[in-house]
Amino acid sequence: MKEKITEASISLFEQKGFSTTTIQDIADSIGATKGTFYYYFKSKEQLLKEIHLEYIIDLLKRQEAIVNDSTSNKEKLHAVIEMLISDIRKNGPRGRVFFREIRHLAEENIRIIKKERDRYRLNIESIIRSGIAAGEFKPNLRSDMVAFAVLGMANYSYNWFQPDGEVEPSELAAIYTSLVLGGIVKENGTPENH
Amino acid sequence: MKEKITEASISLFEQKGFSTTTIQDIADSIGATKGTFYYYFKSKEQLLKEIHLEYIIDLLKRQEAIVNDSTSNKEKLHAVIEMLISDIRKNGPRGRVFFREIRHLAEENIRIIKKERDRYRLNIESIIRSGIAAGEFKPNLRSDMVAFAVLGMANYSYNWFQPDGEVEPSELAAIYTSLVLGGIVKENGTPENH
Amino acid sequence: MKEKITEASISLFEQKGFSTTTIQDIADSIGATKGTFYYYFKSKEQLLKEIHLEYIIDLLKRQEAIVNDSTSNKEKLHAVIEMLISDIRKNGPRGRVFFREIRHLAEENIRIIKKERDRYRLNIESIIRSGIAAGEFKPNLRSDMVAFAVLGMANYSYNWFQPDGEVEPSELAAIYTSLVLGGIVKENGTPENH
Amino acid sequence: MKEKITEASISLFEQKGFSTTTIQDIADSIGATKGTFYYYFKSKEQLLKEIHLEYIIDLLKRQEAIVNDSTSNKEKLHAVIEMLISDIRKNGPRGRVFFREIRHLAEENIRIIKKERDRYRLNIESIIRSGIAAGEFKPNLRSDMVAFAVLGMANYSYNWFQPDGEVEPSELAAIYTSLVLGGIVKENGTPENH
DNA sequence: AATGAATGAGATTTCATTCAT
DNA sequence: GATGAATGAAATCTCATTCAT
Repeated sequence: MKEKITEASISLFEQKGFSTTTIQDIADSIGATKGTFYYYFKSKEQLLKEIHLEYIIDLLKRQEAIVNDSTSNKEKLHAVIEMLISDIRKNGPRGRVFFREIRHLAEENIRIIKKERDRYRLNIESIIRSGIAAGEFKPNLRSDMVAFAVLGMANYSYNWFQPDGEVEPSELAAIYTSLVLGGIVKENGTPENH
Repeated sequence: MKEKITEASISLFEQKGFSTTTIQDIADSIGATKGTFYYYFKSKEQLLKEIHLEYIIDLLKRQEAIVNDSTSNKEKLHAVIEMLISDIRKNGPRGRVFFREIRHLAEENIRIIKKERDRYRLNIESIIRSGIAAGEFKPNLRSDMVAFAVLGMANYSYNWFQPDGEVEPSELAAIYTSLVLGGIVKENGTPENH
Repeated sequence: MKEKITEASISLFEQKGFSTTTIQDIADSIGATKGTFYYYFKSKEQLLKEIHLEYIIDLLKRQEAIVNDSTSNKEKLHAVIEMLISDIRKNGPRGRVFFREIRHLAEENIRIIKKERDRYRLNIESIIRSGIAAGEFKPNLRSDMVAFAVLGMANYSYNWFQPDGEVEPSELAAIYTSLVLGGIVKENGTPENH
Repeated sequence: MKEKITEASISLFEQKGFSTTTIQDIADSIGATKGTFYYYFKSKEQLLKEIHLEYIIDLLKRQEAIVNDSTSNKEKLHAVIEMLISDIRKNGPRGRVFFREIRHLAEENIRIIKKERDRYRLNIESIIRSGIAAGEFKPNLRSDMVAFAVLGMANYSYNWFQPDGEVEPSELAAIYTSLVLGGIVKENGTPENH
C-alpha cells in the first residue's frame, strides 16, 4: 500500500507538480482515503523526501558501480550517460519529480539531497579528470564545467525524450556520447564516432 | 508600480516557487496591499503569463537577430550560446522562473508559450541543419537531438553558474561552444577549437 | 492492564488535558496499541467517566465515615479538610483531572457525577449546620457559603500544594482548619489555635 | 468586529471549553465566516492569549490600586475579595475561561501569564504580611498559605456563585471577609466581625 | 488478548479574489 | 490609484473508532 501510494504520487507530482497535487488527489487515485495516506506518511513532505532519497541513492549506487569498473574513461562516460537516459523508460517520472520538486523539501532535507546530488556530479567530474590525466581527454578542459554540461544535456532529455519513440535510448546515449567526445565539426581525418 | 510588482514577484517566484508565493508575500515585499496587486493584474496567473511572454519574446527577438546574421553557422551557434549565458547576469531569476514555473499557467497559455519556446529550439536546430548542408558540421548528425543537447547544457547553467564568480560568462560560452564543436577527446592533429 | 491504562491516562490527562490527549498518546505511554485500548474501554469518554466515578465514590465513602463519627463538628471539619489535603500525595493527579475535566463527560454522566459531588458538598454544609445547632459555630452563618469556601480553599490546594515540599499535608490541614475556625485577626484573649 | 469575535469566543469557551470550541462555532455565532476570524487573529491560540492578557492586566491594575490605598490591611483584604466577587457579574465568563484554559496556551505564553498571576497572589500575600507586621493579624500566620486560601475561596465562587441570585456579590464578599478575619467559631466576647 | 490497517468526519489554517470606499 | 475588510473554497492534517485477523 505504501508502495502504491508512492507510485501514484510520483505520477501525480509529475503531471501537476507537488504543491498542486493534493492528498485528496493521491487518495482518490488509489481508491483510498486521506486517513490511509497519513497512516503511511507523516506528511506530504515526508513522502517527497522518500521519493528523492530512493531515487538518488539508487542512481548513485549504479553510477558508482560504473565508476569502479576497470574500463577506459571514455567508456565510463558513455556508460554513465547511457544509464541516465535508459533510465527514463522506467524512472522518467521519478526523475522529473526529482529534478523539479526538490524546492519543496524542508531546508534540512534539501541539504541532505543536495549532498548526494553533488556527489553524483563530482563522480562525473572525476571521470573527466582521470581521462585528462590518462591522456584520453584534452589537457586544458575545465572538468567541472564539462561535468555540468554532461548533466545538463542528460537531465534535459528527461523533459523531451520519448523512450518509446523513433529513437532508442541507447541510440540517444550514443549520439550524446559522440557529441561530448568528438563534437559536431566535420574535419578531415575525423575518425568515425566510437 | 506594475514594473515594481513584476520585479518583486520574479524574485519571490525564484526563491519560493510560484505556488508557494502568496499575493500577500508580493504585496509585503513592495510595501503595498493585496488590493493594489489586483488593481494592476487580473490574477496571479496573468502575472506569471506576462513574465513568461516578456521573457521568451525578448529572447526570440535577440536570437533571430543572430540567426539572420550573415556569419558562419559555427559563429551563429557560438553567439546563441553566448547570448543565453551572458543573459544570466541580468535575467537569471526571470530565466529560472521561465524554466520552472510554466506548469502553473493555464492550459491555453502553456500552449502559447510552448509554441514560442519550440520556435526558439527549432531556430537552433536550423543552425545545425544549415551547418550540415554547408559542410561545416558532420553529415550524419541528428540536428534535433543536437539542438536539445545545446539547450540542455545552456539552460542547466541557469541553475549553477555564478556570473560574478571566477569564470566569466563569455568564458563559459567559449568552453561550451568548444565542447559542442570539437568534443573533449584529445586527438593527433586536432586543431585548436575556435 | 486496564489499571495500567487508567493510571497512564490520568497522568496524561493531568499534564495535557483530556481533549489534547490522544488514544495514541495513551497507547504509546504503556507500550501498547490503540486496539488494546478499545479492548478495555468502549470509548475515551467511558474511561474518563470511570476515573471520575472511582474518585468521587471513594472520597464520599471516606467522607461519610468521618461524618458518622461521634466526634465534635470542629473535629469533623478538621478531619474532612485533612482527608482532602493528605489525599494530594496519592491522588493529586486524579483529583486534578476530576476537578478540571468533568466538562468532557456526556450530559448524562455529568449529571451523575455532579449529584455525587453535590452530596460531598452538602455533607460539609451539614457539618456546619450541626455545629451551629450545637452552639459550636456562630449562629448566623450561611452554612452553604461556608461549605463552598471550605471546598474552594481545599480544592485549590490541588493546584499549588507540594506534599513533598517544606510543609506537610497535616500541617496545611491544621493551618486551614485554624483559619476557618478562628480567622486571622489578632484579638485579646483569642485562644491559641487548637 | 474583533471585539465581537472575542466576546463570542469567551462565551463559547466558557460553555464548551477551548479545545471543544471550533473556529466554525465562533464564526457561526456571530454570523461571519472562518476567513473573517483569521483576518483578525493569527490563530486560535492567539485569541486565547489576548483573552488571558486583557483579563489579568485589568485585574492587576485594579488590585494594585487597592493595595496602594492608605486604608487598613483588613480593609484592603475586604476590598480585594469584593473586587473579585463583584467582578463575576461582568467578567464571570472571562474569569472562568482564565482559570480553566491557561493550559492551552503555548509554553511561552503560559510563562508570561503565570508571572502576572503570581504577582496577583503575591500582592495578597503582602497584605497579609503587612497586617501581621502592623499587629492587625495573628503573628504566626503563614502568609503564603493564607493567600492561597483566600484565592481558592474567591476563585471557586466563579464556579457556583450566581450574582443575580438571592445573595448579592457584596454580601458574599462580606461573608467571606468575615470568615477569613474572624473564623466561624462562636466564642464568648468575640466582637461582631467587621 | 492484542494488533495493524483503514476510515470518515471534522479541525485548523491558507489564500486568491472581490468590493465598497 | 489604493486599501482594508470580508469571504469561500480548499488544503493539510488529526484522531476516535472499527474490524478482520
